[in-house]
Amino acid sequence: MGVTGHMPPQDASRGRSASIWDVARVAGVSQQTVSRVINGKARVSEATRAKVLQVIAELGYRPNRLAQTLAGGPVRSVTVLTSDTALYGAAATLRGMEEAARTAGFSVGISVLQPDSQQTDIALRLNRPGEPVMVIAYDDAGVRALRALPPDVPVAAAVERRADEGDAADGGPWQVWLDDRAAAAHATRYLLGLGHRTVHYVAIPSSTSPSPQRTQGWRDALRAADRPVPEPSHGGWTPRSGYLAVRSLLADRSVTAILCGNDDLALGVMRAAREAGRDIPGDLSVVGFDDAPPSAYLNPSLTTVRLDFEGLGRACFGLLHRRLEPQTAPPVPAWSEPELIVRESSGPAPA
Amino acid sequence: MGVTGHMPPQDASRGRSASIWDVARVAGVSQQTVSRVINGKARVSEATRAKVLQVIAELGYRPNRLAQTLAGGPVRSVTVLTSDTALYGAAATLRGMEEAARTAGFSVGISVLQPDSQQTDIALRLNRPGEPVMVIAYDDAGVRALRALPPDVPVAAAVERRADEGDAADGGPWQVWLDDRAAAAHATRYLLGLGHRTVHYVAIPSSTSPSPQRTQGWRDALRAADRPVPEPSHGGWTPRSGYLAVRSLLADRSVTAILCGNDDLALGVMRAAREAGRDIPGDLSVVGFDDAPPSAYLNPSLTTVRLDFEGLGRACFGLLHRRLEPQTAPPVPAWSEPELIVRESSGPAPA
DNA sequence: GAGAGGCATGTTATCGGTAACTCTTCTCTC
DNA sequence: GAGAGAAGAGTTACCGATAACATGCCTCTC
Repeated sequence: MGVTGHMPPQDASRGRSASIWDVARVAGVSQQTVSRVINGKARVSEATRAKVLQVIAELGYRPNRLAQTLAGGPVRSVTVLTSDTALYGAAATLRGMEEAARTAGFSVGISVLQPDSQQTDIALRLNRPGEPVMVIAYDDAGVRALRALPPDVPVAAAVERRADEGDAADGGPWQVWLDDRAAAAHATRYLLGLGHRTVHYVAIPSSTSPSPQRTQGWRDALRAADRPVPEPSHGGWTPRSGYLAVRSLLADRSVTAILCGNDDLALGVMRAAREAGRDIPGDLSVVGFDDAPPSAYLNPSLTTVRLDFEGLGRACFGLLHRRLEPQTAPPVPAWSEPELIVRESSGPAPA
Repeated sequence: MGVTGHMPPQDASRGRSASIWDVARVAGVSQQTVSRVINGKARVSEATRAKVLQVIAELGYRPNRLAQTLAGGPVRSVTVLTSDTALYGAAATLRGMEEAARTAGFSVGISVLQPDSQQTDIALRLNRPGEPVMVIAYDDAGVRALRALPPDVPVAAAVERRADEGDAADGGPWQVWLDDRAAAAHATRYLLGLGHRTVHYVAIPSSTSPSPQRTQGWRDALRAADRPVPEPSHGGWTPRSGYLAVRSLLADRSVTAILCGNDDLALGVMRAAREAGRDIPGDLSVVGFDDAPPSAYLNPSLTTVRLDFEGLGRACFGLLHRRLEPQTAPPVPAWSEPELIVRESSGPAPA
């Protein structure tokens, strides 16, 4: 009972792994029928389907995703563009994206942006023109990459701040973000409520200069309470940069509360405070941002704003999924609002 | 001056992005000639090459990597299998791999293993049968994934411990690792040299039970110095697990030195010590493993063993590259040996 | 001056699939 | 009993590239 139709071009049974043709030959059906079974399409008799599935199992056949995609099958891959995976926020967002994507059956590629990367090489990172992309755009490199993407690629992004309405170049509505501004304002109000005359701020580098969200929220709260607004210190992303940014500031004993752009900066600030002989929280309150895993165990443990980066990552993929398959994709999952976690590093202003 | 040969099957100039056929038509050459130019092959006149390159630039043409790979072009992608990207060691290794791979022109996919993932689904994560893979196998999930890989996939792995010679199932010689055992022994000797009677150990979960490398090194050093070997405490990967693992242990004042399987555990241990009223390093010396970025800024800053995970990741890719392209791949880059970084958390044994 | 050999290109086959169209059978309806 | 429809499966075209082989034209050698 041989197959009489079109035969596979290839000799078969050579070294390479089983293809759809091998399955078809062994099962005694056409290659197209195997394709139907793989994709769960209708119009295949139960008996044939069972036979094909059995042969697939016997041969250990796995469809070649590259070929599937090339041939116009449903899009099943996505590339994530991110800058520095050493940062907690970016790493946690990436985890959320990867998990959501894998759960939905997407394979995920990752490409790390260099701070100085030119926009022209972005398209080269994609496996094919039009491959869907997610961008983690918390910093300048990410934002530039987002802008540099060719218009034909479907993209969703996790951003610091929503793009201005109508600014389609930034991805339009396909963005998710956390309300950093409100969170920073909340943390600032919390410190003022403890009796601090004002709150100093050590800023992370921003993707949206000159008005980063966290800085704005901090300033909002100070102004609303009619307090003096000190010049923000400019840190980087690391403990070291926080340490350097506040060393001179700490000589001034009137500085009693410092809000930091992230937990790493807070770590450096606390070290600088220790070296300056300041007691935390007796002399000085320090509040971070992100709630990175170590923060609860620091000495003193760090009061910080918890941000749901993983949830944001999952939502970002959810958004992309709906963009790609509006009919079938599940609703975009919700993510948590920022939340102030009060620990040991903050307390009442010194008398 | 039209092309007379084989015409592209497609109508062209439709929505989709430019293909090699479009370039060929506009440049007035065959599609194969364009392919030659793209791949920098010989036998193309300078004039033709220039013309083709110009058209490529005009059309914004980018080769489709999927199609290139399918058609048997050089392998230019690799998938990384890792378990938990929240862990510093895994994340840093991944960074090194990604950087090296991208530099060599490979696109990298990432797939995160779940602790309970069955081996059967591993092959499904690959984009195609035979796609090269790197595995970060510091824990059990990673090691299982490594074992579960079909024999035909080219793999290189970063492991805790070299597979036994001859155990081809573990990837044979295509592995890189750090000498954790010697490093743990070194750290232990350092503590003994400070006058501590013995050293306690809080272990990370191991991929190679019952004899994890770090535990062995610690035990080696104690035995060589003829000291008592306490039962190691079993922690997880997180600060919390370190905290829980040593709470009871700390009631015993004769415990004056604790070596931890990683820096996160050390963080939890230091917190537990603080709550138990133990002074670090006065009453108790704590030494970590990994030298994660925050460790230098902790209070007290952490004495730890610096491990070159990024270098290891780069080397792992280098190894894979040589496996794939023995003729042309550059030599595998060297990575740094573990190094003890002495900071504030360790000191002389109490009198 | 003619065959040999190289160079620059064009043609055809193939990679491993999917989509659209076609071809048989049956079953159902009037 | 015949035509319509639908189910089940086969054929052919195509996705976007690379590899192997074929072809035309020139230059070189004897």
